[in-house]
Amino acid sequence: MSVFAHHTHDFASDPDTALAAADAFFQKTGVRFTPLRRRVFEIILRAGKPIGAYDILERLRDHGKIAAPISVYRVLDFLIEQRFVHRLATINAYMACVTPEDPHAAQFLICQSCGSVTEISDQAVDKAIAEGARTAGFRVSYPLVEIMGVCADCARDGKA
Amino acid sequence: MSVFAHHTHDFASDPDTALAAADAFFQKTGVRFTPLRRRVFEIILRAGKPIGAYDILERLRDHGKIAAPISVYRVLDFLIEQRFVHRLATINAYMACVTPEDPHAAQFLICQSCGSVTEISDQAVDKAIAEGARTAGFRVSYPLVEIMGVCADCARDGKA
DNA sequence: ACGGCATTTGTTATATTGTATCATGCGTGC
DNA sequence: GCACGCATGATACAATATAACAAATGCCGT
Repeated sequence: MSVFAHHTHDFASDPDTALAAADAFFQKTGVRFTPLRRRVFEIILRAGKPIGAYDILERLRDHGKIAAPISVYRVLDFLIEQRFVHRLATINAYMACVTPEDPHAAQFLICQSCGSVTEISDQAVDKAIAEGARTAGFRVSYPLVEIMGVCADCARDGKA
Repeated sequence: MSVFAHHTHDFASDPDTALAAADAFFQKTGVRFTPLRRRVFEIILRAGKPIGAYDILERLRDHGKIAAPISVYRVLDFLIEQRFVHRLATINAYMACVTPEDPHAAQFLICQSCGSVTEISDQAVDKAIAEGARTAGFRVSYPLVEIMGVCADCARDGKA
């Protein structure tokens, strides 16, 4: 059995707390958490699930902000760099990191039926990947694990 | 240490053998391996590294074939379905599977310096993922593992 | 406060990747 | 041969992401 931490995205379910934590973090590090960056992060948090770049753009505009795609992508790059946001390559979407201040390798369980995504942090997976890469002489910068399948809820309801 | 199989893409390095094997496989299964499908697979094999859909399209046209993007994507879907080709979501590229007839979970080591991709098949990673997903009640259909980093060659040459 | 510098954002245009839709071809089996 | 199903063609378009340069904004030393 694996050393296994299972987050059901409690962090993201309370955007205000997450935002306050981000404010504190950036205050501490001195990195600039500009209004635009903060708003984009808030949009991602409030989405509560993975959201596309153009959806973010649309919501920015709803708030009276005129913005171009590039603005969103720049902010996304920043937030990913700062480890507050993950990019899900398989579905071209972005979601808030569950535990941004605790550096960790994350794995994502993506439900093909309902579209929900659960972030897990399984150290066994992490370790196995590190070991496998090391054997190949490969220096890992970012291990991406996106597991497509059917979540427990959908499996139970027979949706897939 | 992990149970570790390391393929340096020997399969793809001999396109003719791979094509012959594919011919035999489809002959056996009765699934239609049409000229278009065969040609696309050959293009991917001869590329020897991940190749984009539009690059495939271009090479089809080089061979006097007039084709639209959709044709390429349809064939790619087919080849992926048949497990002869992998899609690399992080870099939007496609590559020939090392051992198509042996169902396996694959992991990819993607070098950010030279762009090379090595397919490995580490059972420890595979097992850890299966176990982690099971704990979450998640039924896996396709586990995607794409590890970004720097390959041994580039690390040695100090390219990154 | 001011000027110079770096970082961030705006603006415009474009590149890249992937699909929808309907028509046509083409082989297989009756 | 012809009806059916699958594969491909043709046309148009959607979705995702980046390039290049200009303007603004904050930071820091003086």
